[in-house]
Amino acid sequence: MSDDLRPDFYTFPPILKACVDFVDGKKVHCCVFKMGFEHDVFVAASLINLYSRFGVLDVAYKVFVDMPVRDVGSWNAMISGFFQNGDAAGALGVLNRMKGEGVKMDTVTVSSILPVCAQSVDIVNGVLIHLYVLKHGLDTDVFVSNALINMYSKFGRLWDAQRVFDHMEVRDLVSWNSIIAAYEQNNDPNTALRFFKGMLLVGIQPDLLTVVSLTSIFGQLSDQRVSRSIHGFVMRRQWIEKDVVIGNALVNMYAKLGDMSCAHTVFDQLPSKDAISWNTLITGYTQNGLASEAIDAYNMMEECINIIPNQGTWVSIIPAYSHVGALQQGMKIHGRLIKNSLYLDVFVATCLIDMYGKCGKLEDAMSLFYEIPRETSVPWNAVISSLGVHGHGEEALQLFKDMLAEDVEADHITFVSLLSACSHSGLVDEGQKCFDIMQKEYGIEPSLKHYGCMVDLLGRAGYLKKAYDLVRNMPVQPDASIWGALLSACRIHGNAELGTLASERILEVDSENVGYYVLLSNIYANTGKWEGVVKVRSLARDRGLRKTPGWSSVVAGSKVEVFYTGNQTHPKYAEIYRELRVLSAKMKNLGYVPDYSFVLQDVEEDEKEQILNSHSERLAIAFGIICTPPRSPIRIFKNLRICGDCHNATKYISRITEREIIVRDSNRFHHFKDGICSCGDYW
DNA sequence: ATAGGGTTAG
Repeated sequence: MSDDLRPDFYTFPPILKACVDFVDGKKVHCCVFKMGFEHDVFVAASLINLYSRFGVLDVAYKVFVDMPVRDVGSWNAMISGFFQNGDAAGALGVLNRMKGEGVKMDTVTVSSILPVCAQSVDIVNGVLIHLYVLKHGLDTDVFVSNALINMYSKFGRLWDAQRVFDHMEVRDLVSWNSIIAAYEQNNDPNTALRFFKGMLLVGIQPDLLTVVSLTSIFGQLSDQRVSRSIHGFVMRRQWIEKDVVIGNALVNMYAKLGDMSCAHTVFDQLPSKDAISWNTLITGYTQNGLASEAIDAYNMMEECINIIPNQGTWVSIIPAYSHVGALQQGMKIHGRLIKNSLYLDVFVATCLIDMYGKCGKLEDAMSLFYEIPRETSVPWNAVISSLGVHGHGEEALQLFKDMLAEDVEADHITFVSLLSACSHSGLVDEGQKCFDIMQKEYGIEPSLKHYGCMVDLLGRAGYLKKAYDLVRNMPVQPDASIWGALLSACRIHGNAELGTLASERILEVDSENVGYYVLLSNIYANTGKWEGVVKVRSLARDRGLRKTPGWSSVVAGSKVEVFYTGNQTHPKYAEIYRELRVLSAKMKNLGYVPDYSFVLQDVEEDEKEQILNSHSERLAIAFGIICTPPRSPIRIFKNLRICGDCHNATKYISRITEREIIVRDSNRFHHFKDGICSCGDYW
């Protein structure tokens, strides 16, 4: 090799930058070392970057500390090295030492450190850096402005993000992607869409990341047609092969649209799946109410040895376990997480609190709550809601006070938890006060959920007129669940006139949901208007709707047994009915009188008693009595609300059998013990 | 004269 072709200082940085293979990179490093170029600031920065990219941060750091002279580029390389390897604190530490040595930040420093501030939610530092940028005139740099937009977006400060965007003289693809993602991620899909159109208008072509935002935008807008065309666009460009991110975004989009069959198809066709692909699928199933599919998917994920479950996996699978009451499996996850301390993660812990609450283990929910950090509303909301479904309204209110005393800011979800807790305990005045505080002191506009809780609260307590007025004066259009709450209150209080009136509206809003036809026919049946029952039933039949079958499950040993109403095919069928007959006689001796108003069929009295005796919750309780040791507690799950007569009967059964009977229905918990229920017969 | 360190994601 002749002298003028020998590599020099300028040769190595581009080569190191181009290394996609770590082994090659190390060979180049050897070469650099032999030629004595290691301490050149350009070469060293490239080496730091190389080792950081391959996750070998200790070697990167060694190159850095061994440098006899460092310029701002050396510091920048080290800062981004720490951040690329997930060490935000390390990155900030390097920045502080750099400041200590009197080195001034440049545009590269700023654009490396702003994502660090965003990730560690360090708003103060972020704003200080923005001021520094303005003072030193760094705001003309596109990278800096883009990083500012992203940071403000992560803090939810859209107005600041928008202002940075507006002041930019030159905008590139990343600027547009950032402002689109800002609005998309802060739940404003319409504004995000306007920016997307603006981007096309100035002639910038969307890239893969633009389309990732688009999938989320149209998922949020539940626009089936455009969503499917985005899928087509991605397929035509073969972007699924290019990056797993876009495939995961499509799975998520279909899940948001409620189309889990398409979501699964896209998932199956992904050329490579990462943990996030699995998490997205599991979350989709859970959020669409398909808990057992979610559990199946999770079990399949566990079979893949190259996929390691992470925080996202836990927050997707634990709610599925809560939904079906799979306490054992949930506890198994908890045990596994104690080993790596991930149970202290606020989001994972909140799922566990919710799981314990929903599975009847209120004490475990409470003790976990006091173990974890609680500076944000997230775990508070879960524990308040747990107290609520267990009927401890007063304690829920106390926890809200504690929360304020600890300076934790309440949000709209806190008030959903509080209002529903009040409604489960019949705390009408307290509930109304919370509803007031929410609007006046917190400036939170009540959502449909808040109105639903209030209607439930007022209606169940018997203030039907008040509830009806609230619905009529709502500034937003009431949905089917609001009308449903009103209808259900009418049923409890036997108000057929109002019931048939809050019913026409409900069938307008949601004529597909059978539950409302059932409620309406209950109202007619309870007031003896059999012609009304016939009318509603034929209407439901004409529209091809079938009643959701009522089922209850009970744990016996390690097995979960499920009973449907009127089930006569169970192997222990004869024993169960014999047990129920024996119980019935004992109950009547103690003063139990069957309440036939819960029987919807127009039949003779002895047949009505038979119908009450075949309700799924009774079958499950009888099975529990037969198959578990005497005096051990029985835990029941019911998909619908417990029937009033069964509620009364269970009180007697708990006394006769000297057992604690815990029933979780679709609404809340009932603890039966010594002939009384924790709900005080209010639910 | 030629080189390095930077911003967006499900």
